[in-house]
Amino acid sequence: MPRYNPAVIEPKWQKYWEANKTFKTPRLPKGRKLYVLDMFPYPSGDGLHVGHPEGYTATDIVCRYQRMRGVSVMHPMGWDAFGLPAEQHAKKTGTPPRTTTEKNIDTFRRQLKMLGFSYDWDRELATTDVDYFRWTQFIFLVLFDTWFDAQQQCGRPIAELPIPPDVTEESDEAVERYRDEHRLAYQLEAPVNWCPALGTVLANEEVVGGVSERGGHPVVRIPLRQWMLRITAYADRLEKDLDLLQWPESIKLLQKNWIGRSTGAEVDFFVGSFQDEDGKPSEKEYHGWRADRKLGGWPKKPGDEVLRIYTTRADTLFGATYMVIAPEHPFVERLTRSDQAAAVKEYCQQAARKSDLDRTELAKEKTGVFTGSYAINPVNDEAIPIWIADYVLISYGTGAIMAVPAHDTRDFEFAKVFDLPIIPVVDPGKSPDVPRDDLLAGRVAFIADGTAINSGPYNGTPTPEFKKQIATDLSDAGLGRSAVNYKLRDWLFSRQHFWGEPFPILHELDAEGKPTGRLRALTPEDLPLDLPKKMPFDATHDRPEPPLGKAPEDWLYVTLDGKRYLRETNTMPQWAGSCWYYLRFLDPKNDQALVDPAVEKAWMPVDLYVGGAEHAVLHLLYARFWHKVLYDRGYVGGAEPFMKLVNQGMILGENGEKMSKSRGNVVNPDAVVKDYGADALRLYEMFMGPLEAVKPWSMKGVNGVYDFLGRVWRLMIDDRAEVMQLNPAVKDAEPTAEQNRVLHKTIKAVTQDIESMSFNTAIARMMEFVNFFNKEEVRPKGVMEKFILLLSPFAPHLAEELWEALGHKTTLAYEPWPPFDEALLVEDTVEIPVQINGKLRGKILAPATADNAALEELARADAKVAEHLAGKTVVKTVVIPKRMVNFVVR
RNA sequence: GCCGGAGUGGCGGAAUGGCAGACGCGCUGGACUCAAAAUCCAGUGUCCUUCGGGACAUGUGGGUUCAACUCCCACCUCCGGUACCA
Repeated sequence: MPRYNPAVIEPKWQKYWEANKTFKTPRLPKGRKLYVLDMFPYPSGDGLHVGHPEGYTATDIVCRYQRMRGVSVMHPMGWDAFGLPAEQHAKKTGTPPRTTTEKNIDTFRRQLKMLGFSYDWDRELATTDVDYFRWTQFIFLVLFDTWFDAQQQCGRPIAELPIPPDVTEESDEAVERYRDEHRLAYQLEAPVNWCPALGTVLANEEVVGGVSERGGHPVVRIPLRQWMLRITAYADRLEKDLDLLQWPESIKLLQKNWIGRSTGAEVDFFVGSFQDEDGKPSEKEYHGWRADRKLGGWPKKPGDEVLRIYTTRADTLFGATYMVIAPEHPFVERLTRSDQAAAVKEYCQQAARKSDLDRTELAKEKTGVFTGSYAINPVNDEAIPIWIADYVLISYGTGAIMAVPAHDTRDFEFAKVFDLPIIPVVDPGKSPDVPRDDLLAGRVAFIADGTAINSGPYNGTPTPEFKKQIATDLSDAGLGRSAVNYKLRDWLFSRQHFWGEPFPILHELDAEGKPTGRLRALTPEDLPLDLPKKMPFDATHDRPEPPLGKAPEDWLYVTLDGKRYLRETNTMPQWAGSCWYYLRFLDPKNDQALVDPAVEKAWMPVDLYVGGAEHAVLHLLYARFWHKVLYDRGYVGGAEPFMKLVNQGMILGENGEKMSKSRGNVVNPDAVVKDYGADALRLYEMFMGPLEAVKPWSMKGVNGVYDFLGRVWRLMIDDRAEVMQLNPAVKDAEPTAEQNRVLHKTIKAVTQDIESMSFNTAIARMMEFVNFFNKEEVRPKGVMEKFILLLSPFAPHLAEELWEALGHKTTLAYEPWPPFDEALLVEDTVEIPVQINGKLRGKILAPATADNAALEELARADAKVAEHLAGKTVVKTVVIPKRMVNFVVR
């Protein structure tokens, strides 16, 4: 009668844990602490996906295990709840995003509770909670109030920013402007996707092939005022501090490459204040400039008379045969000669129309246009033509390059298209895999190191030395200097959405209601700034502005100290809320601070952070950046938030393809729990394979672990009885030596496997235990109890039920984890393989204590081995005690 | 193109220098049963076999070693990330 029935026991124990607050975490840890964090989910309308419980089960096992080891465990859960879908739903149906979001959260919470995770639910939070985003806004104010001191490599209060005397003298407004230019949060005009037909600004993913995803209306890119965060200031620290972290090396490398630090040189090419008929700068003016530079040195900001470029290959300066500037470069107009004006204008307009995507997609064929002007190469005084091409990006380096077609593949392709000269200046040397003759003839590009040729006084210098030498020489002449660049860009921090955190910023208005350009930040006391309660979600706009531009006037306009202000109408991106949630979990109800510093110091950093690899770069980089700013400004005690990181692998559908609605291979956790129970789902997700691996789902596999749980049940419970009673084999008896050995072997393996997060093999070892004890007529109660404890982190409901059946009155969640006794593991007799020339020929039984000579003797005595040895000469014998014997024969 | 990860039975996977295929799925046979379900037991890499055993086998080719899935070199395939970053 009492069959294993998860549908009954799982809700029973979930209620017990909830009623008894079994997993409530104290405000401060008692003894050793462990902070185990899951990447919190975005509560989508589709509900939980089987990918979610994968990482969540892994962390839950670690937490339950560590609690049994007496560790104070912090294990919270919450919701990354801002997001576009709720807003799109609002546009369609008029349902406020908050309503949709709360409904979705309810579904997610129910589903997670159904899986029996040991979260401290009292710490639950959502990024959309006003009490939460109050502090997100607070952190924005900190960013706004911080500038980066490059000397000290540290963020400091804006009030401490040294103001140059000429700025102070100019006006108070100039000082304000100077400060605004140096804040970590600053404004910039950046292109957005404006769809006039829909009257709205679209996110990149809402634009497909140049038209809106919804309705297929044309989309244009036009500049709009945006908020940026100066993450590039922290690039060096974000790169260096990776060394402190126990993250997978591949993820560290990913971040390193994303930051993309490169070292090289900036060099000024003279273009002159006016040009001769032929577009070339006047020689006289050039020489005057050289003399000035020699005396005055390198200016921090280049004047109009030079084109400043960045290169990592200053050693190839003699091979520069032309220059390229980006279509958006400020010099485009100045450098364009009248006869080229029409062509240049046409080209730049075309480039502006292309989205970033188009620009990379059409990257196959190089395009460009000649400006008609020339610059002078400072190393050989030669005038070289200046071109405009979109293969040079305005956002990297100085937006201008010297082109060395012989030693750069992109420059080479461009030179081929426009028939520009190619001068080799690096000799690769004679190596069979380098087409040296083709290079010297200008038929291929060679980008590696070599020895300088065609480089005047530098001929014969190896590339690395050349780089150092020329940097010094250029610096002495005031023509260049060493420089560092990053691929990492500043973070575009504003979105044109309603459903996001409003910025705590006001724009001052003049008498006519026009913005004066002056900003006013709200004070922390003014927070939270909530979204407007009443909002026309379906409003269309006749000019590109965020949805909040149509917010009710009583929200939009503010009068303070007799001045009228317009609220910032952009909102923050979804990343904002997830950048610091791990701090708020520690002190979720605090209304005085984002987190109590004492609590923060006691629990941080996160010891284990588990989530999908899709967040390997952006989320983790953004969160690390915020954490460093908070550290610099004294809000947190450490420089890094996440000490150890593990990425769980994706779970594929049964057909081995990515799970998706359109492929029809989505597995719903509700259905799995209904048919097999939460313990089976948890166990299967861990049994599928290594946590980090990508692996396909199998319902038959779920059934397999379900059968295992049923065997565990029958191991201890009499399922033929009418009432709940123990299997008669379970007795108060002393275990035999063999039973003890099996038990302790299992304890050892499971313990070590949990420590190394090899959950699949831990489960395999428990299966072996059950297979063994199933055959035992007597199953000592003490052994069964220890096994239940081992199983409990994996299948907590079943374990609690069996624990109770064995007569315990309280939860096993804090029972001491069973220790293993190494002495009990030792076997008297071991089976040892015997090899001849590395091939297995026999097996011998030997005392575990047998020495090498004894083992060799036993091996020779084995009939099969003797047969193989007959008539051969043993050249060498290798004996590894307790492992194997190998005879090398001739 | 560049960077990263992975290739082992019919399938998911185990073994990180020492008996390849633990554990599970599937399959085959058996027990129980009037029968079925459930459960339990046994077998299960491929080929050859005189039924003793033998040969081959961890993507491919080479190397190091008494011994290689494991270490080294070259290559192939698949997956993920990234994309003109000077």
